[in-house]
Amino acid sequence: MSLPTPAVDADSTESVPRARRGRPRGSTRGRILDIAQELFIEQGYEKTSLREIAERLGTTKAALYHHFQRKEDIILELHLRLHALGRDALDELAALQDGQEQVAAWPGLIDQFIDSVVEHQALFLLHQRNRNAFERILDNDRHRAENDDLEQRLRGLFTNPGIPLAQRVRMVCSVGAVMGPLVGADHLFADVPPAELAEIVRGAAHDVLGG
Amino acid sequence: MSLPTPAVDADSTESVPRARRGRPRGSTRGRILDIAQELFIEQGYEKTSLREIAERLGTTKAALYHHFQRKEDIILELHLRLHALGRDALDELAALQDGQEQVAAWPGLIDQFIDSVVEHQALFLLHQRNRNAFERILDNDRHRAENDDLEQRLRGLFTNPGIPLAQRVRMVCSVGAVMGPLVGADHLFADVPPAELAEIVRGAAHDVLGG
DNA sequence: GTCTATATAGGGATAGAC
DNA sequence: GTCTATCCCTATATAGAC
Repeated sequence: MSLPTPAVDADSTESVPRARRGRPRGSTRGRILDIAQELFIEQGYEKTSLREIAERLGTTKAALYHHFQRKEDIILELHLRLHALGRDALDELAALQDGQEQVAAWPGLIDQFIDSVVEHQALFLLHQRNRNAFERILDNDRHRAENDDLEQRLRGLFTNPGIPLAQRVRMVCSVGAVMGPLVGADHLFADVPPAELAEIVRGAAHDVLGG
Repeated sequence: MSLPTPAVDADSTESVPRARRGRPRGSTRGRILDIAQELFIEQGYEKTSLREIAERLGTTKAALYHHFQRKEDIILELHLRLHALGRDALDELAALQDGQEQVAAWPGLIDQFIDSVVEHQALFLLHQRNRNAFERILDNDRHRAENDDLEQRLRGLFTNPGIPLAQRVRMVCSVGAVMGPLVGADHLFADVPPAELAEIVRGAAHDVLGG
């Protein structure tokens, strides 16, 4: 039931005592990423200037360029964090042969997905609110090959003729049903214990699939 | 079962023969809005320059300023189109007294909502992909009072203690379940007849509510 | 690793002729 | 209603000292 906890921290220099804010990141590079994530969620990627990021970090624009060559590279790294979350689940799914088995595995994957969304809510929110920016780096960057086939695999699943259309649509519905309360709704259920909220969402998602 | 078809066309000069592209808009102002909507969906509001809009329209930047005082006013008008879609449904909901009745009315509203999303898919997509920009004009603009209480009413419904939490969460889930296949998924089910797709989604949304 | 200073480009917006 | 020309500002990004 527990998530694989992928190698999200591969970037930061891990020789630093880990006691900063929410996430364990002491390195300047990690703090830049955290601040950027916040601002990109609040204002959007395009509307957030490097000056703002630097200001909140207590430094200057030029200093940022020592850690990231281009502004794009910041959101790219955030993108990789998100993809790391989905990789294991998708690998698991790809191991199954035909559509029938994949459909059978879906409810279990949704459970994992819910846990993942609860744990890394901000990352999913970032993606949802900056979808255009995320898509733009797909064209530009060399990391394309190793990454976007992930989305290809998902597309392949949802368009697989071996699975009845109604079943495929409901699979997408289940994802939407999860994202709605956990990501989309601003802080509508902020006062509800995450575990309780997750349990309700779990039930709803399963009802979508079982109908 | 049919939607109210709100006064979305209130802006355009309707003395012009209506035979342009998808939507019936001959006026320059209307065409600007259509082009802007496309580009804002493809690239995002911030990343789309007035020069691009003018180019695609076959004119110049300055000409746009004859129709809209500021760039912001373009997305504001698009915003109003969207709000017009939700107003009648929300009014209907507000007429009901207690939570029990509102919960009972929800499945019917979801049906209306699905029809609305199918018919005005682009408008919902625009909103989903430019949420930050839409939120920004709420602060800036004088149209605040008459508009954003709509969202307040929705918030009020979803946080109403008179309705059990599980029921409220599932209501939000149902919205997500609808948005998932109809708006979020890029063109995953583009080859499926809209009516057939809507029917499947309808079933899924009701299963979320009835569980 | 961080600073000041600067290059360069493109954005929104306005003036005023036609 | 549309054009050309221009103003002003802010953005990304770079150079080079410390």
